[in-house]
Amino acid sequence: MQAIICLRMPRIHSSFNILIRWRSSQLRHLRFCGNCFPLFGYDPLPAHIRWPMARAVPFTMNMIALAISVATFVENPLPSSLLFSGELFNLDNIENQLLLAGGLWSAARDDDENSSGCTQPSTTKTAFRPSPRIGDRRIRKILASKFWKAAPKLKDGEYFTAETKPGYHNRKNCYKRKRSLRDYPLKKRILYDGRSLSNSDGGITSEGISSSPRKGFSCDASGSGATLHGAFGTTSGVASRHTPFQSRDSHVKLRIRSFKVPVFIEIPETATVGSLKRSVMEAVDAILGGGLRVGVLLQGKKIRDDNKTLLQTGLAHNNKLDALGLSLEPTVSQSPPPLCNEDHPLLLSCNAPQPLTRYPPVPSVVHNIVEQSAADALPDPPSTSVGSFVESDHDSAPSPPDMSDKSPMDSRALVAIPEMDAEALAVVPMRKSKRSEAVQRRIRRPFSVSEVEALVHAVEKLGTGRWRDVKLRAFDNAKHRTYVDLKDKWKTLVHTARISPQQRRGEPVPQVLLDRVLDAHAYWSQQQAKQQLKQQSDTCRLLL
DNA sequence: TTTAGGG
DNA sequence: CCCTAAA
Repeated sequence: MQAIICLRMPRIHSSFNILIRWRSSQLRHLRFCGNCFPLFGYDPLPAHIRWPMARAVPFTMNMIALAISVATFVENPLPSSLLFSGELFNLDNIENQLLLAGGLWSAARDDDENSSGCTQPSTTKTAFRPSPRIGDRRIRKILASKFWKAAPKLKDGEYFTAETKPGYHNRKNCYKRKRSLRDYPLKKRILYDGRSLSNSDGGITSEGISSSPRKGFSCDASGSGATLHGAFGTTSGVASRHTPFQSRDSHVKLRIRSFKVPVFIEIPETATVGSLKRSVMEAVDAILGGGLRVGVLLQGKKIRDDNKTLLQTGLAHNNKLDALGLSLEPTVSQSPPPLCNEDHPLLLSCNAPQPLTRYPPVPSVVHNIVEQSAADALPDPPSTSVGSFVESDHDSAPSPPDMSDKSPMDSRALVAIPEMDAEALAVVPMRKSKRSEAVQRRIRRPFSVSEVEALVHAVEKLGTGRWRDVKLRAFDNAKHRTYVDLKDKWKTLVHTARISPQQRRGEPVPQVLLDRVLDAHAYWSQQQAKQQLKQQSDTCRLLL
């Protein structure tokens, strides 16, 4: 059985969709967290199943787990914990469930309702409240959504019973830290390829799933999204029962080629070169002399827990090392600045050098080189290739010139980070920080008159509700025109046709075309209205 | 995946 | 053009 789980993180942090596709599933709906999620099947097999939880439920770890468990072991219980991005989530803990929702929610527990999705009784109170820094109104919409209340209750044990999940006692392992969605790439995808265990069709997958109870998802930050392959962090899951533990001790090899220590200096233009040198020296002295400590960042997030293993943080994974950043930081005795704060650059005035401690740490960045990654890495499941799931916009957007940092001499080596401004520096010493994470807007491509003509013609024929057909009919070879584009263009055409010619912009569309637009629009609107009436009367008849 | 609409 | 709910 194959499953692809797709986690989309919208640019604006709202909620998430999980898309599950698999073949040969008989499931009509899923029960989870006291809610019944219909599974929509599209066409014959392979069934395309959508789990439209986007508005209903904020994304939770449990849902990943559920989705995966459904996709892989339909009969099996939800794992009790999940290793994700190197972090261990106890799935019985509501807080953890909500953690991955990106700090959208803070939750305290309240267990009078079993609608929380936790099978574990508890005594605290649950309250969902948005994280203060979230301002998106959509969040509030979700909050206000009747969903939480409307959720049909689920009898205990109806789907996931307490027995399916073994007891978990290490609440302390739970992550108290709230993560901001800001810490995540704007768009992230999780791909998962798992096969049911009974389906012993290959060492690779079955090993990936079952033989590594301590291994979680590995993250590969290539492309515009992160690809994760996963195995559950099962504590006593079905999966781990099947295979013996493997405890080879493997090593992750790093080679740090250079540290870059950005120093910002303000110096009058009348200053001499000598004084410039001195200033630089002072600044560097200030940094180095004040004592240094090493910071470790993963995907731009600082890893503060020194007790975590590389394995746990996910750093043991080859591809994860790309996302590893090391920094030299001055040892500041003060409390560190808030995490999400923009770190100010190290600004040293040459006239009056400030004490170093005034500046937040993040002065330097490192380039680490992955010489060779541990041999312990899970054999990569088949769908490792990230590329296939990354939008390829090659036809539309000429790739920006900046990313030429991949030096061919050493494919494994991260090259020195290009000059960064303070902002970028403060963010992440990661290779593809800005561009690949923020999926760039497609380049604008105004419709030519001939395109408009083709569009009008097709719509005249097909109507305004069959944009896919319009695309196929009239724009099949125009790769950059999607049916959504066509629909949008029609919208603007209608608008254009209604406004006065003086208000129109861009290449003028012949009035005759615009007239046809209005005609077609009127005609098909009428058709739609008729259809609706017909449907209404039909339903009425059914009710009577 | 496609449709439909708001942003 | 983007985003995404809903089907």
